[in-house]
Amino acid sequence: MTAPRSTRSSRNRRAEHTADTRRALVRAARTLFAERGYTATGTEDIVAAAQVTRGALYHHFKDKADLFRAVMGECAQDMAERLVEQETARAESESGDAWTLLRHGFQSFLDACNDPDFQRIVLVEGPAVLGHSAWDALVEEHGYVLLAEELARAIDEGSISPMPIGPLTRMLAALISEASLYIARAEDHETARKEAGEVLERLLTGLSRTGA
Amino acid sequence: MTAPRSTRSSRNRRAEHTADTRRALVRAARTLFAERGYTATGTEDIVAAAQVTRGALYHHFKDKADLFRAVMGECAQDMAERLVEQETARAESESGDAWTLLRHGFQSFLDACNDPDFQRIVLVEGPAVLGHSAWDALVEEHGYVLLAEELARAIDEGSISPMPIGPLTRMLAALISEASLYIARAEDHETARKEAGEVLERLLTGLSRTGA
DNA sequence: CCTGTTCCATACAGACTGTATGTTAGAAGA
DNA sequence: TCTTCTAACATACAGTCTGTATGGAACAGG
Repeated sequence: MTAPRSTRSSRNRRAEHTADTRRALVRAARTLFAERGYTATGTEDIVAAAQVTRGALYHHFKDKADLFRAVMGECAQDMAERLVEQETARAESESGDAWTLLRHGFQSFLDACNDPDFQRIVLVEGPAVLGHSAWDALVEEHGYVLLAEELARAIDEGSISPMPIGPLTRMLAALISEASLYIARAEDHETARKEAGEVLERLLTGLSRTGA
Repeated sequence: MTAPRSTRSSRNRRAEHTADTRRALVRAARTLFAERGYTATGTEDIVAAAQVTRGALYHHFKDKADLFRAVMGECAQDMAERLVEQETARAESESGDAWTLLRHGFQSFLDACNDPDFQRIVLVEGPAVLGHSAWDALVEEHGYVLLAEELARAIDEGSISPMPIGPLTRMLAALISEASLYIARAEDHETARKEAGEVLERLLTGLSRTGA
């Protein structure tokens, strides 16, 4: 079951090394894709930043789009983790009713989306680079599940009226995404954040069962 | 003031011919961009479909992205015209209150967005190809104005509560865009249309001043 | 010690974009 | 009418980028 110490250590070192180069590639690609976009970033730029050669890139990834998929997956993963973290923290501290909890959740979701990497890579480049089916699969895997189950719970608890979860999830995510992009590109982020939050609040009241 | 007949006719023929080649390029590019996307479509493919050479393309347009801008402008223009048409028709036939008129307007907006060219070129490829500022300028010019002034009117008339127009317009447009994409990619378009419409209705009720 | 595999570097071929140059048809003036 | 000039293309070329094929070095296993 256990290999000799030296062998295992060596194995680990080797495996760790290859994992390192892979991480370096993803990290470099993430920075460059977020800065200049997908097509404006050459594979040569990426491997230069990662301090490897193109051979390493095409050893670890099928092609450039495959590398992008890994990068976008990482972005989505980071976002999902951040959201879970925030949500648990909120669930502990606040103890309002389910409805206000949900509303506050959306507001902090909006704040979390205010991240340049996420916006550029996941929201802007993603759909065009991967095509809608692959993009959707990635988002389904990482991001939507959270939102969807939270909405399902809200419906079960009766805080919002029964509605088809699928389109509701997609449309709310798009709503918040667009709001975050609006805030990011506004000259005055402060007021933009306030206004977008207000509009979001108003729209969400339409979902409430009580109507308030 | 008026040039000689022969000269003018000749001029017109010539001008018309050059306009023809330009239109042919835009038309061919529009079809191919909508089918295969921007990067997957080579300039050679475009000029072959338009039955000209690459020289003509680079005579009329600065580069490939410039051609795309023209294509997307045409798509947005078509959409805007369709919306105006529908709206005037609805204003004549129906004569409900401003609130129901607005709601119906959004539903038909949703139906109008169900167009493959529009979805792929304007909603998916546009932001990635042109970058967000140029994309926003185009949409601002063609599409948002309509929606924005209709919303402003609704606020003036008191059918929806006062709200910042800027983010409201963007977010509602994004909402409808996402809904149209959701419908387009669903297996069962019928039920998807119904469900998305229902969610849209619920969200819109949040805007209503009366809350109904 | 020998062999096979993993991991990566280098070299190469194909495609694509943009530009520079050539060419033709029509407009304009004398 | 003749010349000239310019718009509207066509063609040829150069640079860049992606993906692949080849080669080698390190390491694990027998």
